[in-house]
Amino acid sequence: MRKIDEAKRKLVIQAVFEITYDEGITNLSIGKIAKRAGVSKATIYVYFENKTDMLGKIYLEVKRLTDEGLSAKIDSSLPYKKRVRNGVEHFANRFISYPLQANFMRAVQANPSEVEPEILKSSEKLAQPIMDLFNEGVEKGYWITNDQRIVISILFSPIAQLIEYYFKKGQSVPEKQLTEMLDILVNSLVE
Amino acid sequence: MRKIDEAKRKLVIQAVFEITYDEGITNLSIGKIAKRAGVSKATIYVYFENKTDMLGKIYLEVKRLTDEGLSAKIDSSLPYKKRVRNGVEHFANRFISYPLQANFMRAVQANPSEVEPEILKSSEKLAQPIMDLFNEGVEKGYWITNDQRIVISILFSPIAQLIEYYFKKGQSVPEKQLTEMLDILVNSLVE
Amino acid sequence: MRKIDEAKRKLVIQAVFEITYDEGITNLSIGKIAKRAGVSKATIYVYFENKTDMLGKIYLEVKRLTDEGLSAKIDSSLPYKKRVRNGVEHFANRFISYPLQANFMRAVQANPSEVEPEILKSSEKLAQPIMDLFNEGVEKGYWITNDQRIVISILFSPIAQLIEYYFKKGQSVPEKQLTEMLDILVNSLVE
Amino acid sequence: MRKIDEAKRKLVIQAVFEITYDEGITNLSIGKIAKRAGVSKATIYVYFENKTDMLGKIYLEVKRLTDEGLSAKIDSSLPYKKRVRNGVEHFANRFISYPLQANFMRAVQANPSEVEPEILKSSEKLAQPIMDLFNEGVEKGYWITNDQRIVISILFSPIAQLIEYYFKKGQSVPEKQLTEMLDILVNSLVE
DNA sequence: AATGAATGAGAGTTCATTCAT
DNA sequence: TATGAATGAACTCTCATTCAT
Repeated sequence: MRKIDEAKRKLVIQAVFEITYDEGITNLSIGKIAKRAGVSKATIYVYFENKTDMLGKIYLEVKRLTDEGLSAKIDSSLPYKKRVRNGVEHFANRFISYPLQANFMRAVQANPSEVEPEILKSSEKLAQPIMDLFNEGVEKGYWITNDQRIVISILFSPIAQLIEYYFKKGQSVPEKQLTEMLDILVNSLVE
Repeated sequence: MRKIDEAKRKLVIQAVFEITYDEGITNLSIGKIAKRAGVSKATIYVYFENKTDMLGKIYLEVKRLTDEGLSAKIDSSLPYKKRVRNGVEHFANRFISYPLQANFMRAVQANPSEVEPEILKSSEKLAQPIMDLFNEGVEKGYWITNDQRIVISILFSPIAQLIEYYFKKGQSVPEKQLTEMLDILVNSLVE
Repeated sequence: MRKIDEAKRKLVIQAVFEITYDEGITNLSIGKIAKRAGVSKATIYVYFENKTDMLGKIYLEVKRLTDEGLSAKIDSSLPYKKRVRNGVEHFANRFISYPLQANFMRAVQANPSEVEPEILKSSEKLAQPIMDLFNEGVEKGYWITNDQRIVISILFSPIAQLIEYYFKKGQSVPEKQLTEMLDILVNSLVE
Repeated sequence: MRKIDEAKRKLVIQAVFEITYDEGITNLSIGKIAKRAGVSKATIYVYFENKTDMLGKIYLEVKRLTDEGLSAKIDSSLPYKKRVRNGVEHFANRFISYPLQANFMRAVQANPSEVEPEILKSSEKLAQPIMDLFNEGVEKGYWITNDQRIVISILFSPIAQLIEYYFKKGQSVPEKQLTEMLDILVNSLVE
């Protein structure tokens, strides 16, 4: 009775990231993953129940990775505006640091039928610290609007879009451009 | 000789929109399209060369539909800020008016491997009026930044995201919320 | 009420010859024939009942073409050996003069399932003059063997094979080589 | 892990032979093969990359089968004429012993577009011993002609044609007839 | 645990043929 | 007569998954 080979599992996950980047999640098949990871197709079923389960589990791992360390960044000892800025910046930096993972995350979000609905739901909970931060600001009247959807959409979508744009070109976002956008976004929403 | 049954062709395209919405572009197959449209699989190949060609052609039709009438809306006789606001509003209204089409457009953009690269390229040209409007503002110093990518990302991504959010829930964006967001976005960028 | 367009029919038949040569009878489809002939697929069904009927009719036409003039060549006023030699030479020359047609003929003979069995049967009758010539020689004791199958196989197969060999290389049989082979064959069988 | 079921692979190959005989190589489809062999269509793709690869591999196996043992038959200790006769007889006997395989071989040769060109090329090398035998005879002045193509065509085509003729009628070549033809052919070419 | 073999279901596509004009 | 539209059947091939070792 052997233990699960963790290294092999990681090869599989890496293969998923790479194929999703190279060919799109549409062309992501078990056969291709196995070949790229250098394992047998059947081996993948040792680690995951099925394809949907696999994508869901990987998605959650990525989500955890991108959220990790967020709380520290929005530490309440800082001025409110700074905390918001730090929160957004955290995700920007994470996406830039883990481009393949971020790309996979976007692909799943754009094709939610690939994973179980509950996976997406549970993943939303990971953003709870950001929600708390928002609510705190609402109570204190820091926001230009009290509509959470508006704030979230404005704070994150443009950043994500910008990072994706450069990533697809095989480049990284210029530091200056990212800073400029962050400033504009935060200033437009927080007093 | 028989004339092309335009109604039948439209049924096919409608089926593409519906399946993409219901099951995702990942699960969009010729077989499903034919079944939903009530035609033979082979008939689809009368209208389109192959699946890639089909998605590309439909994508361009949708693009044309959403861009249609844009120029009139950003008529140069209006104040600059109003023109920008009208331009963004145009797309927002179009996406809301044609939710299935907008959803399909997003799906293709998120899975570009589904269509020929040149299709995406040629579709970008349709947005030229918006680019011209931006450049005009740059010359006249109306923008808070001269970085086109920043402006485009901020103006369109949050709107698109908001509309998609409600659409996925089977709802339409509340008028008030949309107006509020438009105001915030335009105000944050244009003097 | 128009008459059948004989020119169009010939274009179809020519297309059949060309495709059979370029891609093999295996890849001969109604669609390709129509495209190459510059007519509609449906038009082919004006001239022929179906694909099998078409191949059969064309086959018979080719057969007639290759046999045409045979009788004159084996005219009974000549010495017997000369008559045999002329008969074989006739086919050799015909195959060389009509290479595409000969190639089509071989293709059908090698794939008899493509035509109705009766077509093949009726086509055999066209070779009657040769049979008569053989039988005449049997009676007079001119042949080294009285086995008809042996004679026919030896007289025609090597010639056909040689011509095909050069044809496939895009060349014509060297005159001298053909003459040499004819001499050997006829000498080996006729006193 | 499971071992390849060699019996199953043989069933597939046998099905190919049978269908090619019953319906012609034109009507040989993966679906029919699978059904006749009693395996799944997908299983065939475990053994072969694709249809072309399959036909090519089977063709080479057959070629090897028919050539096997040739060298021993044309052993140099025998008189030259006997060696030639043995060589031709070898193929005749092989074709008679393996009629379905021989039929498949002919079908592929008549429809070379069904396999990769290199397959045909590499298969020609198997006939090298015969070429060597011919060349030896040329040097020693044993042949009536020094033209290789003529010799090969005369020695093999009539035999092949005769065997095919009887095979198509579901019969075997009468021993006496075959012997008679062999004698005529060899005598006509070798001193 | 790991994997090559095996497969039913379904993918996209082409086929010969008929329909409607 | 002539033909573009339309289609059911069949095509080759790939899929995610399970089997057997």
